[in-house]
Amino acid sequence: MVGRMNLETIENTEPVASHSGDRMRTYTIGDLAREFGVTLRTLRFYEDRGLLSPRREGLTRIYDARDRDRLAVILKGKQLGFTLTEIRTMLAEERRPEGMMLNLNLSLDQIEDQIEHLEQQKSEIEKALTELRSRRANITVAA
Amino acid sequence: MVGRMNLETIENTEPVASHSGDRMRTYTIGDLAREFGVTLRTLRFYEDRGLLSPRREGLTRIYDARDRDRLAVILKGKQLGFTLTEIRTMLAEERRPEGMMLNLNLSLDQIEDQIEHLEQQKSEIEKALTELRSRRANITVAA
DNA sequence: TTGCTCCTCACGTCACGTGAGGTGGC
DNA sequence: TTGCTCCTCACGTCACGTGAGGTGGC
Repeated sequence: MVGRMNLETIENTEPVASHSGDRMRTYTIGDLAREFGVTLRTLRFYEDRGLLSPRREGLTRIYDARDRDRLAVILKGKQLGFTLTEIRTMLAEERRPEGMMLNLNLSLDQIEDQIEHLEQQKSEIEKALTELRSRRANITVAA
Repeated sequence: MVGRMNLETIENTEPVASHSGDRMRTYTIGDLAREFGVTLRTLRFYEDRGLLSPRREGLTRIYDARDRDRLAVILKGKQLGFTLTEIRTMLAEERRPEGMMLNLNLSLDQIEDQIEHLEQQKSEIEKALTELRSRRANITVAA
């Protein structure tokens, strides 16, 4: 109605990446976005925050297998509820002994703090759910 | 080290408010902040977003019983996971029939959407907790 | 004078979303 | 020419946090 939009959308097509470990493969930003279900903006943002640093061909970003591994780890860190700053530190502290799988270097303390944190959140959500269900019951009865 | 700080902190003293319903009582911003465990900034912010509108004495905010009721409802809305914009709408739609307790006007749809939303979040947190506990177990064993 | 409580800007934070305006190769 | 994918700013969003600088009354 107001003219064209300029959204850099990612269509939900099938992942293209060959998981059959050819470690020579490279990826465009669109490839990784599709594969991991994030936006282009997200990948550029992670680069800006120092979490990724793909090589460039001109202005265009070219990601390799190592970048892709890092992205997987970053998203795993997010899923566990860590901030990007924390994740960056964990990735930096990572001593990778020769071909070992990249992973988050979580200390026992970090793990336990995070468990406590998430349990807290979970209990708040449960309280809210209890109240909402009770309100729903009231409405349903009244109707 | 770098000089004084200018933090508007609220000491954690006992609530002062007399819950013994004298509806004539007024409150300073500090009174309400202490009673509800929020910062002054939060109360000013809610005002800026149109959720509260205390009267003024000069520049100083004076809250009455009605403001205090609204604040309680706002915080309840937050606890249920609604945004300030949503809460403002619910408060606005509120038809208050003569001395009825102020509350959030939640439609069945809103309640069910929110329940679904929170269940989603809860399940993500549970996934994260499962993984964190598993990592903790590995560390504990290795140590 | 010190201390307390109140005030108004206004920039910062977190993790991006959104849009404008432009490029390059099929 | 159209369509697609890529790019760089740069402002917007959410709910405040944080700090500077100042006021008024005990």
